[in-house]
Amino acid sequence: MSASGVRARVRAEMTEEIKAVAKRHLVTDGANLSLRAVARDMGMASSAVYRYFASRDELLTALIIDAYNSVGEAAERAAAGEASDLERFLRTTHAVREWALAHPHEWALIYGSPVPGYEAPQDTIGPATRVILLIAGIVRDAHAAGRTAEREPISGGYADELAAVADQFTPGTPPRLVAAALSAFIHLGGAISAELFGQLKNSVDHDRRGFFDYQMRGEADRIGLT
Amino acid sequence: MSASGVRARVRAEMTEEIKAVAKRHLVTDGANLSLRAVARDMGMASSAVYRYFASRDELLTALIIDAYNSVGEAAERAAAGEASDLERFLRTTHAVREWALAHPHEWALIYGSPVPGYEAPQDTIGPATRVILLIAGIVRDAHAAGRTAEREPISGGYADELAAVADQFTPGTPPRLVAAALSAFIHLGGAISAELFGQLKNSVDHDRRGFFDYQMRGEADRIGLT
DNA sequence: CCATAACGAGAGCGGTGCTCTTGCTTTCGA
DNA sequence: TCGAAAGCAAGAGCACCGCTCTCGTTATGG
Repeated sequence: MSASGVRARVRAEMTEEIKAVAKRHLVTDGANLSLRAVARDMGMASSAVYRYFASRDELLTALIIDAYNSVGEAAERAAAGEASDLERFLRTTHAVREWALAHPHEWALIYGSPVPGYEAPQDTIGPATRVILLIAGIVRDAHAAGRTAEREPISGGYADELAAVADQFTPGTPPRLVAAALSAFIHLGGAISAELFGQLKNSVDHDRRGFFDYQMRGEADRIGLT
Repeated sequence: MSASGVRARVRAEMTEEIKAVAKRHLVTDGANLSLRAVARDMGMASSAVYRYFASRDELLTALIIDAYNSVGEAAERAAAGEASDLERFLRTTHAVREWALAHPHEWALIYGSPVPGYEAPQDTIGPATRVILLIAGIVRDAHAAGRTAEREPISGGYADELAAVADQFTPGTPPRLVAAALSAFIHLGGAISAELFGQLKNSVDHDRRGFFDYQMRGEADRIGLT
């Protein structure tokens, strides 16, 4: 048991080290990282890596899960502590942006174009929801405390669909607020991707933080946060 | 002259055919298209393709430029004709979305994560600005005709930067409106990418058009279009 | 103690981007 | 008009890739 524990521990360490080396390669090579190259960096044969990850896609999946958890954790850390609703929302979204600036290739991995043949397995959907659930939570709390401004409600098929989602994650929150929260999340991703993927070049080159802040304050205003 | 014109014409046709085959491969293989595969499809040696494109990246650049022009043209077609400002804005943005749904991999090519080693050459920036300039034009026209609602102006470094950009492309438009136009464009890209890249899975599965429409009407409202 | 399972290394398969050389054809200028 | 020059296609080849298979070795557990 303790002996087999050694085996298991070594294996876990090996797995972690492969992921660490792969992340380092991600910085320079982007999404098309080479399994052979990480094997070389670790001083082992490329075929040996397959003892730990069945395929390159599986290694990518592990990195994707780590990335989701990393950005989720950064956001949750920023959201903690006492602050107004607006302040918490801004802190959270800015934390996501700063994480993305610090880990651009990992951002691309989770929010950029999907790898062609790659299909995200079920394991990723949990970690993937951390940020949106955090934002939805801020909105839910503000609403529950009666601190969200009045806006005209929305209706239609989209609203019904949102109401169903709300029932599952943030019961009691009206569709219009869920829609605003999702809108903020979408805008958040769009703004960060635009900045990281070079869409802002030659238009917003100096005050990109101000650019982002403007977008997020607009979304906060739509939600009705103060 | 006319003889050499034959040469040039054949060369142009060959170039176009390579691009066409590459686009077909893009549909199935995504961004990692194989130059050898397109060469095989054309019944020629892979080395012969290098007579027309110096590298795979150069072929990708050609596809990127075509994609920018394609989506720009679709948007411009939708924006043409008589309609209210709001209607023109909605038609335009929906046209972009529909183009993206019809050409998901080309969308990923231009608005998704950039290819790691790839640096977009100067040739792409012109075509890349067609959509944002179109949206900015709608906003400018509405403002010039006095049809935009009053909103509080913005200031700060970001506003100054936007004013400089506005001077170049849409002179006379106040920073606050340029900011709103850019915000709409960013939100547009974020919403489409989220839909195409699978971010909406398990939350918005039925009325995705309604989802998009909601986002865009929100942006139109921020601009003040009616 | 020993069968079994995990492990690492190496060879190999088919694929990739890209280069270089070799012939052939078309173009163009003296 | 004719020969040099340029364009073109093909093939071989290089180094790399993901992945599989085999083969010794080592650790594990009944």
